Amino acid sequence: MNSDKAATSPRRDRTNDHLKSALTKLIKEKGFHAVTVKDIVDYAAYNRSTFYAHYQDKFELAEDLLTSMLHGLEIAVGQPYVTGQKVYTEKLNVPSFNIVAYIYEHRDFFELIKYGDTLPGLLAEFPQTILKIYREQFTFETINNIPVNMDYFKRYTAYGFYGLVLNWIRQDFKESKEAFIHEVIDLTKTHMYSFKYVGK
Amino acid sequence: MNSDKAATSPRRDRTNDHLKSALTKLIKEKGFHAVTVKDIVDYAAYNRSTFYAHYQDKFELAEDLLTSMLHGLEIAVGQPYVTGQKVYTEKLNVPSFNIVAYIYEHRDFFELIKYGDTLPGLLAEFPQTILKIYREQFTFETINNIPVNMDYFKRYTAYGFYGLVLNWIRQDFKESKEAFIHEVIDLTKTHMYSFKYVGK
DNA sequence: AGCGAATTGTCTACGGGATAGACACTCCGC
DNA sequence: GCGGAGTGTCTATCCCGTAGACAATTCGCT
Repeated sequence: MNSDKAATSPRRDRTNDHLKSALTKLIKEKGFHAVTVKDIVDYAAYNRSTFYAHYQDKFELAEDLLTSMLHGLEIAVGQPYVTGQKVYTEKLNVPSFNIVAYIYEHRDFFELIKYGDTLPGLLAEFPQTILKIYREQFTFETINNIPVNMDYFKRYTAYGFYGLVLNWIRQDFKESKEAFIHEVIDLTKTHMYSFKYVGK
Repeated sequence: MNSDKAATSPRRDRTNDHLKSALTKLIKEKGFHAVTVKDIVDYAAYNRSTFYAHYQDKFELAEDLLTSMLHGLEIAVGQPYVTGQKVYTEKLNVPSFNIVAYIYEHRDFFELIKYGDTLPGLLAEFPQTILKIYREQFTFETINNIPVNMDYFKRYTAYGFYGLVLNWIRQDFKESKEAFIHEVIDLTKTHMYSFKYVGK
């Protein structure tokens, strides 16, 4: 059973990462459709054969880039919280809000939303992933327990947050990470009393 | 004679580049003295053995990083000019000033000057390299051919330029690259009539 | 439309670089 | 003076990246 060629290894992962970085950079330079496989391997300093040993074409690479980053976002979100423990928005602070930290740390990638001819699927799947996180990983409590359709509430707050993030990125992170988080926290407090992290 | 192990190859160069990037990033995070070889290989996703196959220790890596970047600066400077052709400062424009473009493109590296515990030798050798470029690659003509000790003139203008660059970097490139170049050009015009690029 | 250049996708054989692991040693915090 | 972490060196193994060829397709240009 160990005769299978390993689908993953430190070396393969590393090479994949470098190819992804190259694609990110090149999309910004010339737009996704204009990027060729040759561009990618030239920039990342690999052989063209190597590329095809990892991906079928640039679309598969693009898909891997997108899903890996959005998956990373899903994983990173819950880290500050204890499962099942209620968090009062009144006491929210910067360190407990590392979904923003993740986006900021990977701003090289998320900046791609600013570009017209950009990573396929990014504009659609980025907000959907935020919604997915709200749906699967959290439960919310409205202020004074005002009854509400929770599915709508999650959609509303998720896309509201997305809108703020989009603006933050489009303004080249002019606002500091901390200042931005405070903005988000302030807005959260206006309609949310507490939330729980319910699992990855 | 070809039995020598190649000191350079695309693969080796690429690995070296990644180790250099890792060191750059880690210096910003924890300061040069606190960076360990283990930190570097962990961050760059290499094996520790690989590091020692490329460098003796982190100091040799640091030296390679420094010299390669400053050498790149030397090479990049002359590119816009034709050897021996006189350039009138009155007609200087942005595209002819790509020493600044080089620094900006590699701002990840040059930002290191902002850090206290930073790359050894950087603070000393960066301005020296600028002076070296002025000395070896250019000849200058003062306005109205006012006589001057040319060695002093080069030192004066080189360090003047260095001062401006330092400030630009320390202010996080707040000024746009183009705006900054215009500043430099304006100042150049105050005391320089023309210059020649005399060789690589 | 039609030519030549560039890119693509696939394949092969080769070898060099990356790997894991062990070892003795130094250094430092507790 | 103990334990943990990092260092520098060394092995043996082998996987991944390499160069190169190939036909097919697309692109840029007139």
